[in-house]
Amino acid sequence: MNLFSEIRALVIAQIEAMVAEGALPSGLDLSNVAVEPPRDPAHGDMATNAAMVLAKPAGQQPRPLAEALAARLAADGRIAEAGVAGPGFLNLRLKPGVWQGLVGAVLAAGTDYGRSTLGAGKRVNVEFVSANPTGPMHVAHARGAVVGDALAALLAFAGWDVTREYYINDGGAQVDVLARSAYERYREAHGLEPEIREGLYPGDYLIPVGEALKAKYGPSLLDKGEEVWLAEVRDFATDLMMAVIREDLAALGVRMDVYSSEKALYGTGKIEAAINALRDKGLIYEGVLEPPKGKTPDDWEPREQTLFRSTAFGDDVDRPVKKSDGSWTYFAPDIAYHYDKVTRGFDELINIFGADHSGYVKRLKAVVSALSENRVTLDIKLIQLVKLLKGGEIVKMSKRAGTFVTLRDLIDEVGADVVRFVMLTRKNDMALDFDFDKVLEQSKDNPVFYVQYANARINSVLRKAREAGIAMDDATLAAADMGLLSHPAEIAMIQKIAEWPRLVEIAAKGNEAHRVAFYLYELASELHGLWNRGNDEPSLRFIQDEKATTQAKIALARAVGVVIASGLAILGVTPVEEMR
RNA sequence: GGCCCCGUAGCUCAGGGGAUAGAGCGACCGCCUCCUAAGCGGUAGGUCACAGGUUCGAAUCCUGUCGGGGCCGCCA
Repeated sequence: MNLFSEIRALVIAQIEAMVAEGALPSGLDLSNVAVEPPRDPAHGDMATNAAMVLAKPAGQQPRPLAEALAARLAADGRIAEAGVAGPGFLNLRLKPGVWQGLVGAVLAAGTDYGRSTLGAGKRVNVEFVSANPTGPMHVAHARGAVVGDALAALLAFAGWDVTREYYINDGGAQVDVLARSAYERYREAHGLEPEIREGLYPGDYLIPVGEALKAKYGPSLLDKGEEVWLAEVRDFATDLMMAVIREDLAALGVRMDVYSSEKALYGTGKIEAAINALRDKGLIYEGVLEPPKGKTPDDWEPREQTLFRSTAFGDDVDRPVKKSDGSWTYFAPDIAYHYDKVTRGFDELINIFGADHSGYVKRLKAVVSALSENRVTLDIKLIQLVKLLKGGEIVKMSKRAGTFVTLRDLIDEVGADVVRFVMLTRKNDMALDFDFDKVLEQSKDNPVFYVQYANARINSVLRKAREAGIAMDDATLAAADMGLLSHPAEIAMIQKIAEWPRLVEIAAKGNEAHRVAFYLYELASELHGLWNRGNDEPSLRFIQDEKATTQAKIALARAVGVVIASGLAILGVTPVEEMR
């Protein structure tokens, strides 16, 4: 049902036939042969670069080659016209029936239309959010959460076997800070004055944690040294924080398949096993690193550490896995965690990180390459920061001052659907302005509204037709006489629908969910355009006097609605039936 | 100093080997007795930061330069 891949298959088949006949040499690489929508519709419905790509390896001129291929393609029942243009482009025009036939096929497939087998069932792990369990999620996490969740949905739609995973950083010093902060709130719960010292987490969200500690332990931890309570309070507090984070994720419509714990890696030999796996490959050694060039820390002194030879896999310097005192660095459990992912049998790993982690990309890729012997790929998507705007002013946020805007605040103010869509209106590596005023605006300037409005219009016209007593179920619509959709504007609408499976594959190949959002905007734009042409040309209105014509036209509208629903499902956004 | 990301219309951004580079906003001109005008059509606006290179073909790939941001020993 992907018309572009169907026509590409036709082109490939004809090339192979030419090879069989000796018109082309054998052994040609056909992977670069593409069938695409042309930039200018005047060039036709589809264009292929086949002749230009093959001319040189075949030792032929592109234009004659294109002519020969065109003659063969023109014989196919789906092709109305095949012409050669420019340096050797092969422009194809499809018979209207091919386009018209798509409408019924979309309605028959429903939201499975566009589903792809591109992923071929390969197992992919998408690790995202992975916020420290030290507090509720805030806006910076929200973008990563949405991007990861939408990407996971996209890959599943495109044929991958997807696991969504959250890595809980519960093993480092920051959870000790959490414990100390919570302990002060515990003292506060007992009527004592909390001492929120510099470096502790000042947020109010720890007050209930203090109350809960009091409820569990009573006064038994008061006036005791840290060695008595730290471990217990830490576990207690991180569990509560993870519960908060899970609720935040649920409110955003994000579900995880697996929560992995950093702490669980310690004391189980998993870190040692991962390091040993590297050691067996000769990639671990004792050595001294050069100071970083141009910026030598004041207290820098050369010390011998246990190092991972990540430079063998494209990193800039080798990375310490053990500190000079013999304890693990933060990197060590990361190695173990990625070793774990590799041994769990994933074919591909994707990590969604904040852009401030860009320095870790190379070393993690090195780890995965080394531990999987290049079997497993790791793609790391860096999420640029989100700037919040309100009334034209930048909302200042400071973690230290406890003035950050939480994800919950965002959702309460604009709703999860808006948060999700807006977070996908930029490429992941571009900074994003989240303008509170704009995202709620009901205008075409607001893509969320614009797409939802298109869907509402489609539903409106369905409702109207139904009220007029015309059968509007998908099965009836799918059987409508699509030959009645002959106007160029209608064909153009169908052609936009035809791009959906192709868009899914392009987006999945690049791990770029934002493309879905942009596509939906274009699709909505096409629909609004068609709708308004009904003002000047009544024959283009969806509801006509004649029942068969009405059913065909509404079948087209409904097909657009199906694709909108499908795309919004990937983004995790609920389609609205009616604007209010 | 090194590494990563970014530089495309006045503004915000898509496009990331293919033909005459797109969209929204802003500006200007039009379109509601008719399914939601919360919308649509049109006009104006570009040395795709710059310079080399690869290629039949470069905004796209490579190298370098300039500008903006981020990261940079044992912290997480």
